[in-house]
Formats: sequence, C-alpha cells, structure tokens
Amino acid sequence: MRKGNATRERILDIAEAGVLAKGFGATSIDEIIAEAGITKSGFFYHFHDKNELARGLLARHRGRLGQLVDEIFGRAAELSDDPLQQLLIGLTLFAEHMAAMPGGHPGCLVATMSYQDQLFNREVRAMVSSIVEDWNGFFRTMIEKIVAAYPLREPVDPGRIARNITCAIDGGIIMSKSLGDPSVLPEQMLMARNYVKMLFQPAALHAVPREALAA
Amino acid sequence: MRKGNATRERILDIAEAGVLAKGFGATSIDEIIAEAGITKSGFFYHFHDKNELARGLLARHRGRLGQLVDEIFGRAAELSDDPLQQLLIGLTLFAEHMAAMPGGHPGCLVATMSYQDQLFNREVRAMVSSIVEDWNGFFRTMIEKIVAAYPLREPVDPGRIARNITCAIDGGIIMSKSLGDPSVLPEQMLMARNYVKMLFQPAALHAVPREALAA
DNA sequence: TGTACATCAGTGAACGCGCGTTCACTGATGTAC
DNA sequence: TGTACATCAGTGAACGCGCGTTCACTGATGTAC
Repeated sequence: MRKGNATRERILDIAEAGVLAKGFGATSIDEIIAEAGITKSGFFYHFHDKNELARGLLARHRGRLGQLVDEIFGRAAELSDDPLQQLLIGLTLFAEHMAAMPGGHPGCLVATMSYQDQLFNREVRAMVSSIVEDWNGFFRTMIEKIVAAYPLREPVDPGRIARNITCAIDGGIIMSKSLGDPSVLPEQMLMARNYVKMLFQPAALHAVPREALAA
Repeated sequence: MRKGNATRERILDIAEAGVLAKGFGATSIDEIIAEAGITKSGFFYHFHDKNELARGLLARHRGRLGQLVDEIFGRAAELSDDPLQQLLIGLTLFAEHMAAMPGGHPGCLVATMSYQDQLFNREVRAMVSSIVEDWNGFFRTMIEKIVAAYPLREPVDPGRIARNITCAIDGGIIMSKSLGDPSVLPEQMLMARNYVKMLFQPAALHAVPREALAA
C-alpha cells in the first residue's frame, strides 16, 4: 500500500469511530487530524471536502460488511444445501459474530447517516439508501429461494420479510446503543431468525409448556 | 396558556422539526429563532442552554406519544377483553395511524438522539434510555398478560418479544427515512404484530398455497 | 382608585471559539531518457 | 549512471462565518395595599 493510502485509511478509521459515537456533524476535521497527527491541509489532500469523507466512509463500510456477509453466508452454504437452513444458520452465525465483538457492535454508519441527511449532498444521500436497498435485496434473494422450496404458513410478501430482517438489525443497533446493552443486537437478530423459521417450518406438534420458560 | 408558554411551544415545534430532519447538532438556535420570529436572548429566556432544549423536546415527545398509545390501546381494550387480541388490535391501529400521517411519520426523536449522545449531558442521555425502557416495559406488560393466558409455541422470553416490537418500530422509522418510503414503518409494525400472533396462536391447520401470494 | 413593586417575556449588542475551506508552497519519491 | 521533470503527500498560515452563551437592560402585565 502507498503511504498516502495508509494515511487515508487512518483518517477513515478515526472518522468512523467519531461518526458512530457522535454523528457526522459533531465529528470535526480538527478532531480527526489531531488524532491522526496530520495537518488540516493533509486532510484536504485526501478528501477535497467533508462530503467526500462521507462517501469514503460509506464505500468502505459497504465493502467490509459485504465481505463479512459473504463469509458468513458462504459458511452457511457449506453447512447446508437447504435454502431455509442456510438463512437460519447464516443469521445465527451473524448474531454470534455481533455478540463476540468486544464492547458490542459499534453501531451502523448507515443508520446514523440517514438521520443527518440534510448535512450531505445528493450523492451521499443516494449512497445511504442504496446500501439499505442492497441489504434488503440480499435477504430478499434468499427468501425467494426459500419460498420456491417451502409453502408459506402465512401470506407474507418476501420483500417484507427481507425488510423485517434489516429492520431488526438496525433497530437492534439503536436499542443496544440507547440502553447501553450490546446484547440487544444479537438477541434481535435471533428474533428475526426465529420469525423466518416460524413462517416456513411446519407447525410444532405441541405447544411449549410455560414451565419450560423458567430455565 | 400564558404568552410565554405559547412561545416555548413554538420553539419546541420548530426545534423538533429541525432535529428530526437534520439531527440535534445541525439544528442551530439561530435557525430556530429566525423561524420563531424571536431574538436569541428570547430563546435563552425559555431554555437556559441547548441541553435544556433537548430535555424539553424529549419530555414533550414522551407525553404526546404516551397519550397516543393510551388512546390506541384503550380503544383496543374496548374492542376485546382478550389480552392477545388487545395487543394485535392495538398494533394494527397503531400501524394504521402511522400510515395515515400525511407524508409519513416524521421520525423518532429518541432514535435520532441516541445517535448523537455525545452532544448531551448525562441527564439528557438518561432520559433517552428511560424512554426506550418505557416502551419496552409497556409491551412487556402486555405480553406477560398474554403469556399468563396462552401457551407459547416457542420458548421466547417476554422481554425479547417486547424489544422486538420496539425494534421493529425504530428500524421501520429509519428504513422509511433512508428509503424515502413512509410505508415501511406501518408495514413493519404489522410484521411485528404478525410475529406475536404466530407465537401465541395455535398452529394453522394448513399452509397457505403459494398462488395465494400473487393476489 | 391609585401607587409601588415584582414578575414575565423578552431586546440588543457583544464575546470568543471552532468550524470547513482555500492557497501558495515544499520535500520526498518515482519515472523517462 | 546521472539528470530533468512529474507526481505524491503533505505543511503553514489565513479566511470569514456561524455557533452557543452572557449581560445589562426594558416594556407590559399582574399583585398588594
């Protein structure tokens, strides 16, 4: 890697942490360069304005998360051929991955930024919504494969189910953050998993007795 | 109402719209007073600093939403004595209410603020998380009543189910915002409703044939 | 009914700091011939 | 192998604007006697 690229990455790392902790508007360039040990003009060499920083952040976030998801669902595909099992396994692995992060998942850039969209130009805003659409599309594809193989117990549109998974993740991130409890995110990912399972799996033959909940 | 109180409310209205659109940090006092037709000192007469504005916003938000929820779930209690039906009806009414808002739900203050918590003092941060806990507590109480009356099909903790509903709402708000599609929020509220229904209702006797989905 | 005083709901001017952005310049590294 | 030039990765100083906050003051309304 070029020297400049390493600096650029360091700027992105520092900026990302700031944005996740305080929001984009509250993360100043001064603060970033102080931590990076660089001058302000050095920052503007890499990003010609703050919107370009936002784009850089989102692009990198998308790439990284995409890679993680590929790994996780690739592993799920190794473990089962069945499309329903693949999704269920993938969501469990995903939840475990989040649970294992030290200090909990840091929070989602996209969620943060969609609440500050007036700060950005059109290009950045379009990027935010296209990332959300990517997520929905990813889960939707998986669900359509399941629908082709399984009867649905309730008449629910695959797009809705996909959005439900994405919502559980985003909602879980927010709630983890505002309650200061990192366990909410993985818990809610597993709730989404369980929803999918119930929608597609044959009905249980017996109800779980209430006493079983105490354990 | 006193004259000063009316001004205070106007300040809160304008500030709320700004915060929902751009976040708290990006909503300046200058901008608020320009729209309110007041001087800056007039603003500081009502709120002695910006944190107090945040507290005012959250307090009012909590009160309003509490009233709405009381109305909706009060109506649900009129329509059915059964705790499960009450929750299902309430969630449907809630979703319909959100769907009927012109231009969609404006976004949730709590979600916005939990992403900017570094901007606030301890008091405001505590308020944000206590509001989230109120929501979880509200749904949890309802679900515990249901658990006392119905066998659970899957061994799921009532707290998790309650958080799932809150997450669906928060996640739905974010997704509606970032996709620019207000219909996602009510849709996901109904998904949460459907989840509860599946968890507690006896299994369907027959699966829905795939052709039924085309309609 | 009039007067004195208190409170309410602000005004107007000034403060200093931090912000994003610009500009002319520079030393180190890479490339062509 | 040496020289000329280009590009990379920055530096340093200055810019003007907008921000939250303070302070001394004020006109209108309310209250006590």
